[in-house]
Amino acid sequence: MNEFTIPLAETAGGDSRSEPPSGVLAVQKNLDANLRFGFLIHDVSRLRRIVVDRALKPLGITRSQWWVLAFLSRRDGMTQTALAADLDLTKVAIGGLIDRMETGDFVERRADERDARARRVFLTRAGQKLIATIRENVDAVETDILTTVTEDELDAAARALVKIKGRLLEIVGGDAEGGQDTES
Amino acid sequence: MNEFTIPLAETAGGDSRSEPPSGVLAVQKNLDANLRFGFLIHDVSRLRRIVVDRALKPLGITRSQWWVLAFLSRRDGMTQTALAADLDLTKVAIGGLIDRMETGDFVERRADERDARARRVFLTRAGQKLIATIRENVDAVETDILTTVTEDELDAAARALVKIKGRLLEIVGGDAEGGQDTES
DNA sequence: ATGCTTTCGTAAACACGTTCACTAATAGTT
DNA sequence: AACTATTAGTGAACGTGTTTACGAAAGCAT
Repeated sequence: MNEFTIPLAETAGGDSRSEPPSGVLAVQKNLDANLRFGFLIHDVSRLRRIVVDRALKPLGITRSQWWVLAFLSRRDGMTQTALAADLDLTKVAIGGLIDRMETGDFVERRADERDARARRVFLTRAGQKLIATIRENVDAVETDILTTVTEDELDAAARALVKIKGRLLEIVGGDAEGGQDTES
Repeated sequence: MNEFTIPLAETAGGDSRSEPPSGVLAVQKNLDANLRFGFLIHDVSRLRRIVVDRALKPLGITRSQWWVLAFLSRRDGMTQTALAADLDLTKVAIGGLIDRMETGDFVERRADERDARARRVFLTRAGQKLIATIRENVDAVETDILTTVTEDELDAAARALVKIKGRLLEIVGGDAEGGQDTES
């Protein structure tokens, strides 16, 4: 779990002799800070994944599958396409996920009454039972992770992250559609 | 790109009638905030991945492969095991990655002189050339992503994230070894 | 020198995600 | 009604990661 994961080779031919041309140094410093921040986000996210995975593993389910259960717990019987939109996955990815979850008997597919193309996904009894258990474990982990920061620190970080996320959404740009509900 | 990805079904039977028992509410509120923060990190990291991937794609290389190039640019001729340690991947994962990168002619394997088991990974000319180009693109993207936050906001967020990362490393715990160098 | 153990890399089987191409059914247009 | 376009889901091929199991080479005993 390498804590210094920053592969910064010299960014070009920076021989540091001769006078530094105007504002280049400041820009360079900023860039390094930006890169470091990128690595930080990446690391935190990765470590969070590892920790949550570890908590989930003894329960016989994966993080992706748990995610599906969480959404179904809110709205049982979603179509695969709706699930894909909400989870930001492709329909193909959802298909395989549901395949495996069906094999594991957490979930079952039933044909839609009105639309012969659609297949709705429902929690099985086993799936429903799992949810409560998993939720407890995951909640405990989520809370534990943040024990070392105060509420103010968390707020500040969240504010910055929300701004960054906003910018990211801008960059990712106009190809984003909100997931439409298929029912009612 | 769903901006409200939070699948919070009722956490249990929370019917909100009857007097709230002592401090449970505060705890609940905290938990929600924690979960939200988890989602935020997750989202930001995922969006960053998407944006970087998009920048890399026209250059004919993937993020994972770029990561390997970045480490090799700092220290050419690493063994696969060293690479695995630095990148926090399994040796198997590195093996496959190097396979594909060798096919793409970014990199080549050469036998170690002293240790017949080890295979060292070297950048090809093509690989070396790619690095400068990619670095420019990635740097530009990294910088762009953070345009909307001030330096102070960034600092505050980084401080909190460092604390969180520290806690995560504690949780991940005693099984972490620092990557040892194989050479000299 | 002869073994026991560790280390380096690979192979197989799997989970998870992507893109591209496809079928089947619904919806919309003329 | 018939033609076209859109939508739901799958299949194939691939990239990326994991765990488990293994062979070959070092390393370290005694």
